[in-house]
Amino acid sequence: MNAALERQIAGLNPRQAEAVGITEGPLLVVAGAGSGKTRMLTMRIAALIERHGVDPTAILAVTFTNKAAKEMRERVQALLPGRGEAVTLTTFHTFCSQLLRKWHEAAGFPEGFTIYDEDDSEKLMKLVLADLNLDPKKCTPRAMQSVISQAKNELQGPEEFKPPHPEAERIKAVYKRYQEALTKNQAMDFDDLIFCVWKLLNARPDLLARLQERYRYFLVDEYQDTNTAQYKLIALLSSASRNLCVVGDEDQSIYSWRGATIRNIREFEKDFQGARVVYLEQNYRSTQGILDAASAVIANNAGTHKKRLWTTNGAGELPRFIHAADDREEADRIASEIRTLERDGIPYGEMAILFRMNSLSRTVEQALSSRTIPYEVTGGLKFFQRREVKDILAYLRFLGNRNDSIALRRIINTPRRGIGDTTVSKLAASGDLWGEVMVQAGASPRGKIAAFLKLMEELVGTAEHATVSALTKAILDRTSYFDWLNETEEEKEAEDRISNVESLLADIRFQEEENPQLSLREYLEKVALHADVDDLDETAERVHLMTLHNAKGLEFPVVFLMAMEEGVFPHHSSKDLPHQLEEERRLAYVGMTRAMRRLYMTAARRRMMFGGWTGNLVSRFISEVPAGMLTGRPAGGSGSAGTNWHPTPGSAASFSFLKSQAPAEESRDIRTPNPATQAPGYSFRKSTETSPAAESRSAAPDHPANSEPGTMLNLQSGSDVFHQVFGKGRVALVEGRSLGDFRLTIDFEKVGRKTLLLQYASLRVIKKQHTQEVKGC
DNA sequence: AACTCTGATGTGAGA
DNA sequence: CATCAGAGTT
Repeated sequence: MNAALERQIAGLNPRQAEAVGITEGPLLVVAGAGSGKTRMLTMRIAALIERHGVDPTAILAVTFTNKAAKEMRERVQALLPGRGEAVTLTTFHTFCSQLLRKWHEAAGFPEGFTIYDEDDSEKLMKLVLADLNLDPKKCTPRAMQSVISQAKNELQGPEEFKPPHPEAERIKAVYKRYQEALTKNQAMDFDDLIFCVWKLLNARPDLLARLQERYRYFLVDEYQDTNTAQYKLIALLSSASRNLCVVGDEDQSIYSWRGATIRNIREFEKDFQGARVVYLEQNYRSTQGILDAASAVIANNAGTHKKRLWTTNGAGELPRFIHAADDREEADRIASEIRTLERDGIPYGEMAILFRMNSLSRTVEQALSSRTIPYEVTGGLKFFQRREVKDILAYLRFLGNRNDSIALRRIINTPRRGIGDTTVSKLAASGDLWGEVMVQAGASPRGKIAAFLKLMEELVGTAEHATVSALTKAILDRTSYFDWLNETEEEKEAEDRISNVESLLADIRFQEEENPQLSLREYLEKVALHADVDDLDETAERVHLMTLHNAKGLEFPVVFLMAMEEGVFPHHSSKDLPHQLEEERRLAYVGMTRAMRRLYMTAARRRMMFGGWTGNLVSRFISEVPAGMLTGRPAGGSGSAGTNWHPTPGSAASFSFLKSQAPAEESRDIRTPNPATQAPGYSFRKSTETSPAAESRSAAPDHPANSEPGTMLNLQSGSDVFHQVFGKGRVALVEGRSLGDFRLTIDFEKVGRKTLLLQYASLRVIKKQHTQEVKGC
């Protein structure tokens, strides 16, 4: 009997306790926004082990992002030190990828298969379409990808697939060729990961049986966002034990465009006979005013598992609407409001600006920058998508899989070595690009191709014994990649790119610090399955900017939902299709329910978009909030809320409420992850972000908001610092002369003494020696 | 044969 | 406003 656990379970509300108590058989937990489902899930796992004697290794819990998995793992470990680790807590894609590595032979793949991201698959698709002589105007690679992705999500191969399309035969042919091309490259796309596991387990009952013997208890988080393949897979795995618990909320289903089908949660009781259903309707996150407004919006959707969210957090303030004349003014209003709130004691890190699409962040970023308000963008142009990063990753990928012709095509003339498109096309004509490279190199041993081959052979040799970071360093050295950037790019651009590559190297070193055995394969898998939110740092004292999709599962005391305009949100391509409009509405619901204490919704009358002005009407989602549930909106509808708007008198005073009201325990759990175990590696974002390398390299005058001046330089022994992996520590020794080789010896509270390279260690200064300035407190 | 410039083009969310 | 393909230049 674990007293701490029992105490925590006793603190659950009756419905949560019920969900924790039903351990056998199929169970659907309808978990409204902010209803403490993560808490319930972790307790459930702990209770299975502690109360019911379930072997931790028999539990498989699946979430959608690595971040969510990691948070849950930490919580389970905290409840059951020493045993929680044995629970399999992962994402669908990681689980499948690892299974395929383990059983690659049975699956018909080499162990080092590559996972293609959408860019890679698109390149491959282009080659396939060109090969089939198809008019790229008629069937764009993107369209083809989307159709094929749908097929895979429905577990249909090229043979079974019946595209609802006049050109069905042609599409099937493309699908077939695309699949052959993937196989030839020993590569899989995201959808294949799930599909291949499904095929493997159906073809090999013995392997399925092994999994079913091992795993007896299944949990799926965010069930409303599973696609058919994921649903069938989990149903198959759990069919022996029938202990399947899924948690979700159909009102928060926002990934249908990725193949997710709301049907899975709606039909759970039909799919799994005898299923029990528990509703979690008590909300621990928001005030009633926010919940009422959000509920009013979502009430316009049809739905099956209807909920009524309630809270004991009190009525709180009404959500506010701000109608600005244009996007600049909207951004200025948001920024100045943020500044006011901060002066009133709300830390920047407790505020978030959410938007429908990434391109909307620009004006807000400018407004924040001009007021030197620190912010952080999650998502957008992704780090691993940047050209220079992809270049280096392509080298690594090719070294890990010599059949990856997409990677080879990328590096064969990068940096420029005189092997252009024409040559590559000739070489590729045989269907074996790399093989032909070797043939041609033999034919003219003094030629450019031979030189390339020699380089690659050298690197292959290095790859055999070197660590991933050493290999990467070798790639950079042997190709003179930085020199090439300096020669061919503008100075500023080259600097940016170099610092991004350095950040990549820093990331690799981080991973190696965590796992000294890190293999190239593992690293590439991590990169491929990495999500933007995985590296969101909630503890950072910066305003968070992200899309609504990225905000799912998060919460912030203050939320700004911007660009609430017809055509933007709901997005113009969704307006006319009822089911798509419903998804947009769910997205609005997700956004509104992220707010704990204060919610702003903003719109602009005109907005600069795609290089031109558009005049937009206020979003219907604003109109769907009844009068009296929203302030700042003119009663008549077309009034001038914009020009008449002033901060509500007394708004400052109302913040004592924000500050004094202790957050519910649930909320605090979510929002205060243990810093020592916070996201280690992927600490990069857009170039506006500061990586240690970028920070020391350029003064970043354009982005005063993001620079933390002097934090990295002038470090002295005695300073208190914070490391993303090792937590808090004190600098014991500083060595080195130039930026490149500063070494810090740091005594960490948790893990003891470590020596780190300043250039690569993402450190934050908490307290400098000889100053009283305190950061981050 | 590779590099460079220009004009046309297409713009949603993301593991 | 980016990127990209294709024409024109080295």
